[in-house]
Parts: sequence; C-alpha cells; structure tokens
Amino acid sequence: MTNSLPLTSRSLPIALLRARERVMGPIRSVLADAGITEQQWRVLRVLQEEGPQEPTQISERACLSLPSLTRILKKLEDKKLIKRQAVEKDRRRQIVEITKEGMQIIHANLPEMLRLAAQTRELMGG
Amino acid sequence: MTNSLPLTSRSLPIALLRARERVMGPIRSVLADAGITEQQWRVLRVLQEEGPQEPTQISERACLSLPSLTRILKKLEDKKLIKRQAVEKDRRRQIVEITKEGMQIIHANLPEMLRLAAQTRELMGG
DNA sequence: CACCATTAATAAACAAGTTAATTAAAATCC
DNA sequence: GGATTTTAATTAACTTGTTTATTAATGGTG
Repeated sequence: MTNSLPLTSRSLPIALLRARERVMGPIRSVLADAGITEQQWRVLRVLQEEGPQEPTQISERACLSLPSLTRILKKLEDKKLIKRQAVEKDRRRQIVEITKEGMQIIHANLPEMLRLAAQTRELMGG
Repeated sequence: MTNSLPLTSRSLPIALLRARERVMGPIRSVLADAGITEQQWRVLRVLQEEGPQEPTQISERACLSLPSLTRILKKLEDKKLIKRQAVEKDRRRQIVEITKEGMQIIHANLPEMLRLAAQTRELMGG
C-alpha cells in the first residue's frame, strides 16, 4: 500500500484514473454534505472568484463543455444558487451571477476544500 | 500554448481535468472508429492480457465500479466481444472470457493504442 | 436588403460514474 | 439445522461526459 502511482507502460491511463479517484473522493464527500456536486462547486467557485460572466467563459474556466454547463446552470438556478440576466445588445448571450445563497455555500465549505487541495498537492509531490 | 500543466493552488483539480482530456481525447477517437468506448476497451484488454476471470476481478483491474462493469459487460456481450459461463461451485459467480471477435478488435487497434500510451508518457515527462 | 456564414446556447441520445438498494447464493455461528 | 451475516452481481436513480444536431440571433458580403 504505497503512495506512488505506477507509471509503467500499459497501466498509465489506469494510474490517472486511480489518482483522480484518490483526489476527488474526499472532495465529493464534503460537497455531498453541502448538497452539491463537484461540477456545481466549480461553477460557483468561478463565479465567486471572477464575478458575473457568460456561460461560454464559465465553461472555459470550470473546464466544462457547454452542453454539460447548460444542464448544471439549470440545476443551480433551481436551487437558487445562481441567477441570470439577458444581455440587451446581443440577445444570444446572458450573464450568470452567484446569489447570496450561493455565496453562503462557498463560505461554509471553502476552508475545508482548500485543505483538501493542499493535501492533493502533497499527494502529487508538491 | 505551452505543454506544462499549471499546478498553482486552486487550479490543481482543473489541471487534472485538462491533462485527462489531453490524454484521452485521441484515444477515444481511435476507439470510436473501432466502434467501442474507452471503458469497453479496458475490459477487453484486461481479458486479453490476463485471461478469463470474474467480474469483481475485472472491475479491480480495469478500474471500474461493479455497477458500471455490469452495464459494460452487457453491451460487450450484445456485441459478441465477450462470453460468460456460470461457475458450478458457487452460483453467484461467473467467468468472463474474450471472444475471437473481441481479439480481432484488440489486434486491429493495439499498435496504435500503444503508440498513444507512449505519447502520453512523454507528455507527462516520462 | 437578401443571402450566407458564424456564434451562443440549448436539446437529444447514448455511455459512464456514484451511491444506495436489492437479489440470490454461500458461509458462519449458535 | 435454522437464523444471521457476508458476498457477487444486478438494479435503480441521479448527474455528468461526449457528440451531433438544432435554434435563434448576429455579422458580413454582394
């Protein structure tokens, strides 16, 4: 039961999978208690850090495809963690913004999430 | 457009996502031409390398949860790429085996897949 | 202005990940 | 031997990933 990830020829993709699971498992657990998913957290975090922005930009920042983001925004809107407003100049666009309820979730979980991120850096050798 | 992955504080999980996509994108493309998915390939590959075995063992080797594996085995069976036989001594168990058709898919794609794996090692710094 | 290409967002279809529950067979324990 | 626990596999419900198609608005060009 070592901490090193095997990087031999054919096990490489599997090593990536195991590393991902080792990192994301505890993160999912914390977020499940908060009632949101890993991807929903990423979207909220982008909005909290960088302010209101358009879906295309969010998808780039949060590393989510636009189709996935569409669904996620719908769920976050249902939970009232974000809100949207139309852009007048270009009616194809919209601006997404985090709500007060969304900010509360961020503040309640950010310290623990940062702790887990630090732990991850350690796992990966800094 | 550098090749290095940013490992700063909060971007770490996102770096993992980007690395994963950079690695798996080309792999998915090759396998799509062969008519199977990344996970189906992993299952076939385990069976080809290690011989017939039980689902629990496959799930460990291929890094798939048992529920996911159940579905994947069903699809591989429909495609006639694997076959199963019951275990007499313990009727909860079964033995999964790759078929000739399954082996053909392996042989047709293994060289290119190994090439991509080598490329991945290089991307990750060997 | 009309036509065509481009862009932002959404929708649809399928495969997989995750968690929790369920089924059925084996093993254990009294 | 019968009740209980454990184990292998499956099922169910929900969310996301991926690809392709679609909708609607904008931009550009003749």
